[in-house]
Amino acid sequence: VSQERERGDEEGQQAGQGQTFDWMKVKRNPPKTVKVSDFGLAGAQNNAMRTNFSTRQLTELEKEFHFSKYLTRARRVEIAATLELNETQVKIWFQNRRMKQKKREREGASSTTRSSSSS
Amino acid sequence: VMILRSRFLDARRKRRNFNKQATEILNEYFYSHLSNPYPSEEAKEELAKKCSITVSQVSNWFGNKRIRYKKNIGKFQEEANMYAARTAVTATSVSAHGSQANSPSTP
DNA sequence: CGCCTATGATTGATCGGCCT
DNA sequence: TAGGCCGATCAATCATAGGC
Repeated sequence: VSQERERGDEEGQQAGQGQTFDWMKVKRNPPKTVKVSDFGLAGAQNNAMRTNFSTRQLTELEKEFHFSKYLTRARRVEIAATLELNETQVKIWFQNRRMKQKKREREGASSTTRSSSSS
Repeated sequence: VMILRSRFLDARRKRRNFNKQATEILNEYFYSHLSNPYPSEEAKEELAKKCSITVSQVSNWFGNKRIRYKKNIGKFQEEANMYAARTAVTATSVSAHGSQANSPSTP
């Protein structure tokens, strides 16, 4: 199941040996963390880099997550306001957190299957 | 930022490099599928088993490999040629259109 | 021993697909 | 049509391992 579609244009280029395949050309759009610029305004959504959550924010988010794995609109707004984050960031954090937990469960669960040591 | 990287939590990052043989297997798969180095879940499980590592580690390895490879293709050219020679399995899973003209790459 | 590069893991955020 | 979630991936960074 392959994904990654190249919206690009260009045609395929074959540089002899080190061929350049589509996956090598994939570029992600820069984050949009709506960072209200200092000035105000005007549609200046600048860039946005990977936000680094503070320990306080992470602690709160973890607490909320423990309370409920899913957010309601109301709670999302509330948390975003309290932690000074965008609703989107809170939403994404929960999403990633759920995936993280799932991953952890998947790895720690089958620990019973030790079994056979083939050595 | 002092960055309270009190990430003591990161103690888990006591990583350990993989065996040479595991790396060998991963690289072999990577370069033999250079046109689309995205192993399926099943393939990841198989690789994980062969390498004696977890599926997540296989995913991490491919993720890092892909990013680092495209970041500096030249740096891997040598390695690429080496593995390309060992395995010439042009695995093309999803090829709808034709145009898969392989280049001899053997001047 | 310090310095620098290679490498495994983490994570905020994106992409495409699916669902409601 | 718009918004949320999932699963996979990206991309930047962290922290350590390894070579000199």
